[in-house]
Amino acid sequence: MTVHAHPELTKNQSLVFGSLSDAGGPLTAYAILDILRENGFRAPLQVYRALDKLVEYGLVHRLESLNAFVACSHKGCSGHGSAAFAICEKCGEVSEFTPDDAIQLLKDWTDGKGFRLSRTTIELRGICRSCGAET
Amino acid sequence: MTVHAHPELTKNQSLVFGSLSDAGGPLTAYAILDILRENGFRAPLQVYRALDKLVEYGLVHRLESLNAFVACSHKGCSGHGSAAFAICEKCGEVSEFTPDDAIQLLKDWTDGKGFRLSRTTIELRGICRSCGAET
DNA sequence: AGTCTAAACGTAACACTATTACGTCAATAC
DNA sequence: GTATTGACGTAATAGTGTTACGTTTAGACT
Ligand SMILES: [Zn+2]
Ligand SMILES: [Zn+2]
Ligand SMILES: [Zn+2]
Ligand SMILES: [Zn+2]
Repeated sequence: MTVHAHPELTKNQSLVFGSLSDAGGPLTAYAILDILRENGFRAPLQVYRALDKLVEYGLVHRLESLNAFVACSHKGCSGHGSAAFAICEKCGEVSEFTPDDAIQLLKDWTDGKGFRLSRTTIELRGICRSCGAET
Repeated sequence: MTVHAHPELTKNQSLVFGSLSDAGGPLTAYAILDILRENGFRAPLQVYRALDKLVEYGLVHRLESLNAFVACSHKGCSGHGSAAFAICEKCGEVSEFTPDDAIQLLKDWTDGKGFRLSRTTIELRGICRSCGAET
């Protein structure tokens, strides 16, 4: 597996990426803004601009169904096929994985339709093992 | 294929479903509201409440990556596995399909993790055949 | 050095998406 | 009749994301 190179992060990008890494789970842009106010952040655009770059570099993923962002679990996803996410609706835990076989089947479908695939969003909702074991 | 039963639609639900069917593509909740103002709609909640039910009945799908809603292409998706969507980023066309094989592979992964899957979101972004053929 | 350019940044204002809160109404159940 | 339920109407508010505009920073080139 090759990890694609990306430019050094700017100060704002590092702060945003750091907040996501520390969180160990998804954060909304406004939650990141609140965390980084003590570092001088004042406006949402500072967060969104950093997130745009981090997503572009493959260091962060956007979770569409949560309107939130999460640090990549693989030190950058650029090197392999797209990622998928299992999201526990009880505790909020997010597990990232890379279902290359399933994505290939989806790609077979798009290829058959002449659809040029550029990005996949796969988000699974449910109850994780530890939450399902309770009571 | 069996189509699951659902209650008769209320007036508001029928209006919202009708606007989505007529559109032949995705609409945001506020776009629906604007369309239905001439039918007496005044507030977003009237749209959101109807959409909640229509989604529950499987007549309408929510496209997470567009914050929009689209009428189901299969007269109700309750009868089969979850749906997937190919969304053209140029013309906005949305194609619904049901990749049962890919979803089964995803389910295999969640089963292995003890994750109880309740809902899948699969949205593919790219360029459709007719848009890709241009120039 | 001086100039040019591109990328990142700061700030304010705004637009879009979704929910909470509270009251009303109609249909059904007891 | 009264209680329960579900749908509805309206206003206010909360949450998410973008546009607009000007400034700063870091390199590239004379
Ligand atoms: Zn990743
Ligand atoms: Zn959980
Ligand atoms: Zn469907
Ligand atoms: Zn197209």
